[in-house]
Amino acid sequence: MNTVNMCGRIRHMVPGSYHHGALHQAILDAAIEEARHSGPHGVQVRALAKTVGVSPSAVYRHVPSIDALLTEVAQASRERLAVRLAAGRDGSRGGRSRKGKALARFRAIGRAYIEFALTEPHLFDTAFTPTTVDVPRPDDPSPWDVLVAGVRELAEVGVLPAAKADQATLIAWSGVHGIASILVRQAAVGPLGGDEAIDAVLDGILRSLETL
Amino acid sequence: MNTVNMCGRIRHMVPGSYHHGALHQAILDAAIEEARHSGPHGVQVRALAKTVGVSPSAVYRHVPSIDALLTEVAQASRERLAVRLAAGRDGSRGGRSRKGKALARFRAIGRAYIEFALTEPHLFDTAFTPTTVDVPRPDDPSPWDVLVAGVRELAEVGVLPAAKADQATLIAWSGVHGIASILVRQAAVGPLGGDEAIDAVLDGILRSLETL
DNA sequence: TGTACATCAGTGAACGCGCGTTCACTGATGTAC
DNA sequence: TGTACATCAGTGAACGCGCGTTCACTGATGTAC
Repeated sequence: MNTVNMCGRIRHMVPGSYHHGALHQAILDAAIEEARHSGPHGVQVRALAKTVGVSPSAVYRHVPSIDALLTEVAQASRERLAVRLAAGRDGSRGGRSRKGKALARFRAIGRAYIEFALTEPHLFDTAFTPTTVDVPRPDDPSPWDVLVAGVRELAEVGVLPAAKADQATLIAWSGVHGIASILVRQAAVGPLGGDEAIDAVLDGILRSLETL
Repeated sequence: MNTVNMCGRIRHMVPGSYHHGALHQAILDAAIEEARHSGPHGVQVRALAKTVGVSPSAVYRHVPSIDALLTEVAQASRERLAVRLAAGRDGSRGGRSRKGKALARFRAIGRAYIEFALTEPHLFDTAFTPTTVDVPRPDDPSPWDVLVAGVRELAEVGVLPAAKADQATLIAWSGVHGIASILVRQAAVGPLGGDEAIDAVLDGILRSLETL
């Protein structure tokens, strides 16, 4: 009965096209929400089926296995991270000169990376969880690409030589990923508070790029 | 029978003192070995009991719960890491001046950190796995302390002002932890190979400290 | 030195649980005539 | 426009598995007399 209503609702929502993907999307959304709250281990067939309002076996009409689903969730997490990075970059203020603007934008990317990890620790974990199933398509948008673009901007305004872009990207990625991983597990590091720690690392990265 | 022999062996090894801790140590050793091969999730009561040659329930004479054991294993992993860091530092060559020596020693610590992660990826994971049980004693030796000591050496030879030691430690820790985490999951990053990536990050960290 | 006893590290069977996954099925849906 | 049919997204019961943990017990050990 519950099911009857459910079916009716879904099928009316997507008339024609045989409703393909409607429940799949619902399952994926529920899985992402679960990962947000409990991390990759929270993504489980039975729990998802329950929250979506469907029997466990129905899930297998739309997902080949739990591992495949987790792979999708991990990718979605990375894409959310990428969106946040771009949003942070585009919302950045400060820097009147071209160079100043590029530096502010780059710093905002780093900040957004760390803040994503702190506000969505489980999703951050999920984004980089090792997965047994191959990803069918590249991340879109991709966090890595956002960072690469930021470094390119820095090179264009002369902060670093374009030939050193690869090293710069790696240094920045390592720094923010490192501090993010550390802060996610413990609020303070040594005698430094969280905000001080973030600034110290972001400053350190920029000094490192400027002297490349 | 197997058990009888086992018991006899253990008890002869530790006459008097009622054998306390002998099986505990064997379980812990087996758990660490399992973590080396399979990571934190590989630490399981039944499997450990089997490799130690004992029934699962016997484990509970020496360990309150699997979580408590995993906490011990994680700490042991961090302590192994610390030993490697110190060994790398003390085995470092290069640098005739005091300053050069300190820089070489510091770089060797960073290298050892990354190499530990690459040669013992699962133990590296285990070292920083979140644990539900409180750690009864501080890490000894502690990787963090090794790093702090390295930074102090750098300050003593004038690479950076002593007042900036906290920032320096955090920058270094973030950088090596970040690149280690990244390399553990994928062999190359962007167009850079593993060794190039390591050098780029270590160089970047040192430039960052020198300009503090 | 030999014997009775208390200690306690072991055994093995079972507990309850939750997991991913399968299978024969049902019944609502869209389509063809 | 109404009816018969093929499709396929659902159900629900069950599968086998492995997990951590408990419990009444056994039997080897070290100790006291």
